[in-house]
Amino acid sequence: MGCKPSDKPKAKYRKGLWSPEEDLRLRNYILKNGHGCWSSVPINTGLQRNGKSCRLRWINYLRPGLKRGTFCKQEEETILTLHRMLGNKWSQIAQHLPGRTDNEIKNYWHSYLKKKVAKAEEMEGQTKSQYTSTSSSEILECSPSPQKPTTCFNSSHESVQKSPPLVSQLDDLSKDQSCQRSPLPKILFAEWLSLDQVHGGSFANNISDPWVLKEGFDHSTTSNNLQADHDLGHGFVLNDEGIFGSGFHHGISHHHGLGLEMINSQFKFEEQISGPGFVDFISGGDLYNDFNLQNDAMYFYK
DNA sequence: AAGGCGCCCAACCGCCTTGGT
DNA sequence: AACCAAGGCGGTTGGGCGCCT
Repeated sequence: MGCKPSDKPKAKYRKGLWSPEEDLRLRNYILKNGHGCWSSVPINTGLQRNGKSCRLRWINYLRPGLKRGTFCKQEEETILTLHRMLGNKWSQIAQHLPGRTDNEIKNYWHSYLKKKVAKAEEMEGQTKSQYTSTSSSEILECSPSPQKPTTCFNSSHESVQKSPPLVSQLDDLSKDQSCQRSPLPKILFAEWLSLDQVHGGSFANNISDPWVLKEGFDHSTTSNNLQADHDLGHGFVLNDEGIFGSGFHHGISHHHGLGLEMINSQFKFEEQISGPGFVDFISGGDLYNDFNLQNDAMYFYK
């Protein structure tokens, strides 16, 4: 938006699937220069695509840190819980599933979860008709439609009881074996590891564990850890568009009752990746070689 | 083997918001 | 205040693929 309106004539844009060559061009360009203004990306890369298409391709496919493949059980439950709270706010839901894109979640919902929920509700409806003693207020309180989280988590409605509260679910996410192996790709910038925030050894010692930031958080001593959470938690997980999702940790540390601000709180990585600073991390050449993927972690070496 | 069918998912479309002029 | 361009987001589409008959 801070871009100058372009004065060039409308180009004929290519549509459809991206070729590997296009991917390579786009990826190399953004890693070197940052996307800056998306509308200028096709011009600078020589791609016959519009800026929007480039942006989408980057966000949904090329962006480092994307986790691909099937959703694990805990991710699924997180989606269900958040969807119950937020409705079709895919981008907000995606903020709480690092490495997943809103598009991916949306697709998963439409292809699988929606049916699953419908089935569950159908069965629930049958159960309810058998047990008519359930109070009407309870039913209203936790209808399947989007709702306020406080209502949902305090509710005793059976559909809520079936799935644990979000906080514990997110906590479970760290414990679940299938997820633990790759709960989120770790994006680590070697240079950042020397930051003052990280010193004191604790981070360095724990860096192999993607969940250490959360697990290190002591819910009983909020204020100190809240600060630590802020200092550490922001920096190391990429979510949508290379944004560092702070909402996840931030939200947990702020709310046991969970407010919606947790969903909106985030620290944008965008500045690093779209600004000149990012260039320092990546030297030219074959940029693929600058990634070192190990155990689902992605390290950037200077 | 081949045609039909359904599912998955990448990508497009259109609307809304934001920010600059 | 109005206009315009860009970004962001949710809904939708359609191509590709696998399964079934």
